[in-house]
Amino acid sequence: MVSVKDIAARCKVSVATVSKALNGYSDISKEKREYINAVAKEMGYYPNSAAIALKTNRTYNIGILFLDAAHNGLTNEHFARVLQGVKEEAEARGYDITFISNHIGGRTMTYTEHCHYRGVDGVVIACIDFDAPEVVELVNSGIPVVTIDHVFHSTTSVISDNVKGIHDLVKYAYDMGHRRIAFIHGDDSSVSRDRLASFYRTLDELKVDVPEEYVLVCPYRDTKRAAEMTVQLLSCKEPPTCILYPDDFTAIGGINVIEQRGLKIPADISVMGYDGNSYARAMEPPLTTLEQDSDALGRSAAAHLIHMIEKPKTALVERVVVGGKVLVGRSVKKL
Amino acid sequence: MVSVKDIAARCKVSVATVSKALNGYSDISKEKREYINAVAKEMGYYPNSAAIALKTNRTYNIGILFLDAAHNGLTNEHFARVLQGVKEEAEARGYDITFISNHIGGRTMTYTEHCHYRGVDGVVIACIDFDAPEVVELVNSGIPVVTIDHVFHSTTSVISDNVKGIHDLVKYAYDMGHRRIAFIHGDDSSVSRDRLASFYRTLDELKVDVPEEYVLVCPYRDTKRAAEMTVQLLSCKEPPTCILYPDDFTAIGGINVIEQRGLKIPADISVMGYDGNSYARAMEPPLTTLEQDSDALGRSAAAHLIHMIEKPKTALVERVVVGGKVLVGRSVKKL
DNA sequence: TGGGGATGCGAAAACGATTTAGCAATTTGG
DNA sequence: CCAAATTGCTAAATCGTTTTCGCATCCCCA
Repeated sequence: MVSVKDIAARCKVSVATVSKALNGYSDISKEKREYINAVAKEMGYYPNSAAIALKTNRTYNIGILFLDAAHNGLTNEHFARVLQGVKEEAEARGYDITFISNHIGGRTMTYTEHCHYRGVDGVVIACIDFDAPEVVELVNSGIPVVTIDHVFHSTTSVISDNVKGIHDLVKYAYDMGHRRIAFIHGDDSSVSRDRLASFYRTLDELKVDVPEEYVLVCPYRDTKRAAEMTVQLLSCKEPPTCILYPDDFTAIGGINVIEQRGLKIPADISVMGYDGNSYARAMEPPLTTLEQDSDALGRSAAAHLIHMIEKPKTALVERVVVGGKVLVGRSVKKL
Repeated sequence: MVSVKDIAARCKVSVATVSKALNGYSDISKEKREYINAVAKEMGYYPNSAAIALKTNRTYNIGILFLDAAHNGLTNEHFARVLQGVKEEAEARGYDITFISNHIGGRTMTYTEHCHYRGVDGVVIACIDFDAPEVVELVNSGIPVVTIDHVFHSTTSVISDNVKGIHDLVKYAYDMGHRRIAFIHGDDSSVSRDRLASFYRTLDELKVDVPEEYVLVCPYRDTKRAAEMTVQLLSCKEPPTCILYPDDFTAIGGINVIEQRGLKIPADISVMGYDGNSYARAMEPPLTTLEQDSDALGRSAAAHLIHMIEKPKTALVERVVVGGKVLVGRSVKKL
C-alpha cells in the first residue's frame, strides 16, 4: 500500500506537506497541491482509515443497532428497507456502516463498549427493545444516537407517522362506508400505543362507536394468532365489516381463515394491513394497507445522525416525523 | 477512554508488560498477568481497534458485498437471511461486518479500493453481478474472498445446491403423478443455468418428455412477467399440470392469474416455488417450494472466510454445497 | 533599507497499540 | 562456585496519519 511517506519521497517534499495538500489546506501553493494530488492519484494512493481514526478520533463509520438473530429484524421487509435507507444515505455522505452487537468473539460487551471499541462516530438504533438497560446506557453514553420509531427525551428520533397512518386508514374505511371497524393491534411498544390511541381518537372524531370486543392484540407477524383473533371477531354478535391488522403479514393469516369459512374478500368482509410490503401488492385481491416510507425513515435517520456528528453545535434534539400513505388495494368494499 | 498506558501507570509496569499480559503472552508471570487483567477490567479498558489495526494490519472486520440500492438485495428474504447468517457467524468468531460499496462520500472507488481503505480482513460476495469487472478485480486482488452462489476458479465458494433442489422438486412432482411439468426459470446467472440443466436432466432420467413450450424465462421477483408466462403456459395445446416458478414471489403472480381464470390450486393445476419464504408458508394453500438453507449459506461463507483469514496456509479453494429441502405445502395435487 | 506581514513549507510530536531486542535477576548444571 | 540457561520485564521503534509551531523567504511600504 502506498502511504503519504511514499508520495512525499516521490515529490521530494515532507509528509506534512503531502497531508496538507491532500486535505486541501490553504498554506500549500496551488501548484504544489495540484502536483501532489496528481502524483497521489497516479500512485494509487488511498488513505489508511485506521491511521486516520487513530489520529483524529473519527472513523467515518456509523454503527447500526438492529434486533438480533432470533427475532430476525433483517428479514422483516419494512426494517430491511429502513436499513437500506440508512446505508444509502450514509454512503452518499462518506460513511460506512457497521452492525453493533452485544457479543464479539467470546467476550460479551455492551453495545456501548462495542461502539467505543470500533470507534463509530454515531449509531442508528432501530427495531429493538428500547427499554433494555443496554440500550438506555447507549443512548445516555454521549455517543451521537438517532432512534427510529421510538422517542427518548434526550435524543433525536425519526418516527413513522403512526398516528396519521392509522387515522388515514380508518378514515378511508369510514369513507368507504364502514362503521363497524375492528383493530387487531400489535403487542406492546410505543409504536403500537400510538396506533391504538389514533384508532380510538379517529373513530371518536368520526362519532363511531368502538365495541370493546373489536379491539384485540396480536404479536406482529404472527399469522396463527391473527387467525385466532379473526375467528374471534367473526363470531361476535355483530361482526365487524372491516378488520385492520397489525401488519401485512398478519393480514394473510386473517385472510386465510376468512376464506376458509367461505367468506369472500372484500365482498363479505374487508381487511386492511399495515406496512406496504411487496406481497401486499402482489396478492389477490391487492391488500389495502398503509405504505410506510421505510426508505425515507432510514435516510432521514442517517442524515440527522451525520449532522449531529459533523456539526454538534447546531444539532438540536428533534422529532422527525415521516409520513406514509394509504395504498389502495381491493380488499376494502364500498358499502 | 482508558488505554494501556493508563493501566501501566496504575500497575507500575511498562506498557509492553500490559500488552503482553492482556494478550496472554507467556513471558509474564502468572501473578502479574492476573493482576493486570483484573486492573484492566476494573478500569473498564477496551482496546482501541484503530490502533490495533494500524499496528497489526488486522481489523477483525469483514466486508460484505451485496447488491446495491436499485435492485434492493436486502429486501429479498433469501438474501436477508444469508446476510443474517454471515453476521451471526462472524460475530460469534469475533468479527464485525461492514458493507462494501463502490462509492463513499463524493468519490467513487472500486470495491477493492474500498476494502483496502477500510482494511477489511476478507470479503463475502453475494447477490451481485459476478461478471462485473470490479467484482473480478476484487476476486483477484489477493484479499481473501468467499463467494456465495457463484463459482470462480480461484476462490472458495459456498453454493446452494440448485441441482439437487430442482431435482428434488421435480422428483416430488413426478412422484405425485405429474408428467407435464413446466419450468419458468430465472434470468441469466450461474444459479439459473444450474437449475435449468438440472430440470432437463432430472426429467430425462425420469424419461419424461419436455416440450419446448414448457420452458420459459422470467426475471426473479417479477410477478407481472410471471403472470404473462403463466398465461402462455395455460394456452398451450396441452397445458402443463404443474408449473415450477423461479421463486416464491413470482409464484404469486402465477397463482393470481390462474385463479383469475377460475382455476383452482391445486385441483386444476399445481404450482411450486423456490426459496421457502415466510409468505410461502403463510399463504393458502401453502406453497410447495424448495426451502433453501439461506442461513447456513451465510454461516458457512463466513466460517470459511475466517478460516482463510486466520490459517491461510491450511485453506484450500473449496466448493461448499449447502442443501435445501422440499417444503411440502398443498399446492401440488396427487394425480 | 529595513521592519512587519504574508506565504509556503518542514520537523517533530502524537494517537494507542504491538513487538523486537536486550538487560537483570534468578535458576540450573557441571 | 562459576558459567550458562532461563525467566521476567522494559525501552524504544513502529504502523500511517494529522497538526502545531517555527523557520525561511518574499513582498510591501515607509
